Amino acid sequence: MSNPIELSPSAMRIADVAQALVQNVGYNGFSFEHISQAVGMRKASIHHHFSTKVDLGVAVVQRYTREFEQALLQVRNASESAPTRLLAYADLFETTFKNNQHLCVCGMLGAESNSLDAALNTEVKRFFQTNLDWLSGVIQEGIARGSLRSQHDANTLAETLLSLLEGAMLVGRSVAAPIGPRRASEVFLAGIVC
Amino acid sequence: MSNPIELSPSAMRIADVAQALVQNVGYNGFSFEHISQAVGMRKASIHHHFSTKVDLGVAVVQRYTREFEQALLQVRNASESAPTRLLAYADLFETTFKNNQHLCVCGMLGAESNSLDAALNTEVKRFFQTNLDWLSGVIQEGIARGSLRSQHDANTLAETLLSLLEGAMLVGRSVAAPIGPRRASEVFLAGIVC
DNA sequence: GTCTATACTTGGATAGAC
DNA sequence: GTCTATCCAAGTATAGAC
Repeated sequence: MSNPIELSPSAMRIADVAQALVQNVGYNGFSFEHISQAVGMRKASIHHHFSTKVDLGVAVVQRYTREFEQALLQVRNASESAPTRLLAYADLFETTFKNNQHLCVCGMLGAESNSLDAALNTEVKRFFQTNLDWLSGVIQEGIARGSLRSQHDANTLAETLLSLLEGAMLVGRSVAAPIGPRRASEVFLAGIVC
Repeated sequence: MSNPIELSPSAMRIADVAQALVQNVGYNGFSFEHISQAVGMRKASIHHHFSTKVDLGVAVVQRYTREFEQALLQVRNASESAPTRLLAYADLFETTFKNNQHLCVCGMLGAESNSLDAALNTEVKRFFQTNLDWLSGVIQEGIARGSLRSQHDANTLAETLLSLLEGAMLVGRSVAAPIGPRRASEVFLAGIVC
């Protein structure tokens, strides 16, 4: 279920709108009525494609994670050194945030996690673990090759960077001229690049 | 309005429960009914103390910000150097997070900000600005005294650290053994302490 | 696949007795 | 200050026609 190929055009439009709503107002901040209006369909029609709100949320996160995984592969291929890769990674978040100050889907759901269905939290954890694993790998390689240096291990640095990216988007929503996730990453990386 | 001295004992209990709910499930994740059950009072009685949910939310944030300001004064007085002060500051968030993985009140509300009443967002922005101003001052002083060093200015470093702290709590909710805001700060500060 | 209609529940808020 | 009772709107979900 929720294989991207299996999503009909209507289901895709619904998922698009639902994702934007999650990134904008959060899972608890939107209803089927909001989707209905944005997509030009009645509430009952939404239920035809996603029987429950949880189903819709799970589909959105799974698709989001899949697309993120594709981006991770591209970042690895397009750049050589660890610092360059990490900045390209930060730009994924920068692009998201520049789009109407959207938060990361899983950043938003992570904040709301204590009020979400277990099925949703499972997907959110998977997203974060995937990102932490990828970051740890890139950082570990950077340390081994001498482009990065720190007294802390790769896993710790990975979680620190991911936390910084998510937090920069969150805080950025409430300050007048936010530095944004890209620049925040530059500040952090300045302390560990060689 | 919302002066702490003016809060009756019942209003205090309601505000306590409301704050914990915000930090746990978010503003959009709780209702007057939840408060009613936790505090052992009927919904109508809650409305007697806070006429609307927005009023209650504003009172919670204002009180939270005031208490945070007190803590900032104490941190300044209790520690000398900028690095020590910043770690003591990080411990404010560490303590919050260790309490049942509670998020910062304004971290949560910041995530939800696009669905909140303007009166609430005003208070959230004030909280962040207060923290950024305090951090910038401490960092600026640290740079001037030679205990901190960076190619970035104090304001940028302040927003980076605050973002990291908020993000560490958010991400920490979705990982098995989170490093937490305190340790995340240590990782970042390692790159700018002399 | 989409619609109308509707059932059922919850949420925010008010009136008025005690 | 707290209660019961109630209103109205919104939210999730289903039934059944087209």
